[in-house]
Amino acid sequence: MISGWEDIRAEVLRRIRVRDWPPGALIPTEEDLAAEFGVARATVNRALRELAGAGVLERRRKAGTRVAALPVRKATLDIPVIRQEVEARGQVHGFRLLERVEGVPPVPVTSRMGLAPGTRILWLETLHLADGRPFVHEGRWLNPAVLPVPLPDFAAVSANEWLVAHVAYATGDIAFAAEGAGPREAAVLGVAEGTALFITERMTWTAEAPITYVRLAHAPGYRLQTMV
Amino acid sequence: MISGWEDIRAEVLRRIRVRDWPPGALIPTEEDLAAEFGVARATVNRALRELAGAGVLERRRKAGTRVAALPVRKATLDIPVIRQEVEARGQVHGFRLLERVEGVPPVPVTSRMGLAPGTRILWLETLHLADGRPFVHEGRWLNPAVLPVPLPDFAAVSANEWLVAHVAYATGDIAFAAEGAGPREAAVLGVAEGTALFITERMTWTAEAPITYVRLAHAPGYRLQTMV
DNA sequence: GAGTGGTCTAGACCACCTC
DNA sequence: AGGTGGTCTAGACCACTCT
Repeated sequence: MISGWEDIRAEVLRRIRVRDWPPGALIPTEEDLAAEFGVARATVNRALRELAGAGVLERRRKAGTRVAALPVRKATLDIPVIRQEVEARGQVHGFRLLERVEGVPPVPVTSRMGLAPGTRILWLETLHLADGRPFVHEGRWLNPAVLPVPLPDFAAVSANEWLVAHVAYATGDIAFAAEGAGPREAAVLGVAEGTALFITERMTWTAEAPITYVRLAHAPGYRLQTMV
Repeated sequence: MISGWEDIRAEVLRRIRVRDWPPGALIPTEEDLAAEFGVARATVNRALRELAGAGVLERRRKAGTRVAALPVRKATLDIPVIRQEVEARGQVHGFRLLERVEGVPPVPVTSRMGLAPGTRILWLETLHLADGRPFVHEGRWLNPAVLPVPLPDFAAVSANEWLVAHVAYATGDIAFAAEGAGPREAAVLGVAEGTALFITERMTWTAEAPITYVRLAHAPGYRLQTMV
């Protein structure tokens, strides 16, 4: 018996999978489906909206709803705070603040953060540990102009967690890449120079000003996993 | 004037950002908010549901709705077909089938695909090109038992696109990692052995049986980007 | 112009969970 | 046990866009 919107989503997916509704095909209107399943149109709408959000369907007013021909698989990643990530593995998280200075970031960073050249901001270098072993090397530029004062002792509080709790976050973007370990990363993570490292870069903004730019270099073996 | 669910979502976000509702705080019930904004409860529900899906709010029946204390940033990645990815950069996509044989995959692959040891399946090795230059090295194990016959000439049709069009896709998972280039990848991509490569691994299933396992080794410089 | 999806309403019942 | 979110309904109007 088909009743809830999840049932309807499942049934629509089934028909797509058995090629009842092949890729590119137009499927019945919400009204027709509502009549067929004996539910309200809003219920069908909810189911179809979810599938469209997942990239399985493409919907346009008047044009109707089609099965996506080349479905863009949308993968959802959870980007947790590092401490949670370590603890989720059943390991103990720790970190050491390696450096804290004020200075002018290199040009690529100033331009990506949209800062005037020569602006002095805060640099934090941190090594995160899992069960005492190097897990992630974190390099972070922080824009003190948008931070509440007084700043904490970042040797005691992880910058990430302090920011989450004290700064009104707005938007940002994340990028992933692979790079060979530089001399500094190699030394801190205890690997050979040039070792392939998984890199995460994050940029965070308030409505107007940049808050922080972070580069994480993960120890070898790190995998970012997702379910589709 | 606040009316639609997007307005309500924006207003709730604003109150969170200005710390009207700080992290961890309980916010008013749907009913209260509906009364305040002068809309139906379903409209408030829609707005709050979206925010909960984005990881900004945490909702539990009876317990109410809280501002997430450590917001798990949910990043959504679009995983397009390689051809679309190349064309989106304004480059011309091409590919060369390097090898097509039947054989027994190595143990890690059989176990991850859940195949009986010794099962012979299809192996395809493909090099994808962007403007004629190496873009991605693709190694793919295909389970012919679940594929429609006849199989196409994979030298003419990209395996990925043929699968999308002809096989009822079901579920799968994706993983990302960084690895040093092996001898084969180095030769095919034209880089030195050990060069850091961005690796994508995908496993796809029907309801019961494994369809395909793919390992993509991206040429240096590849970045996976997302907006939060 | 007209058909389709997008959204909203007012009310209702239910499932779940904390108290 | 009662409050809260989760969902459904029947109807309505609107926005978009294809023809």
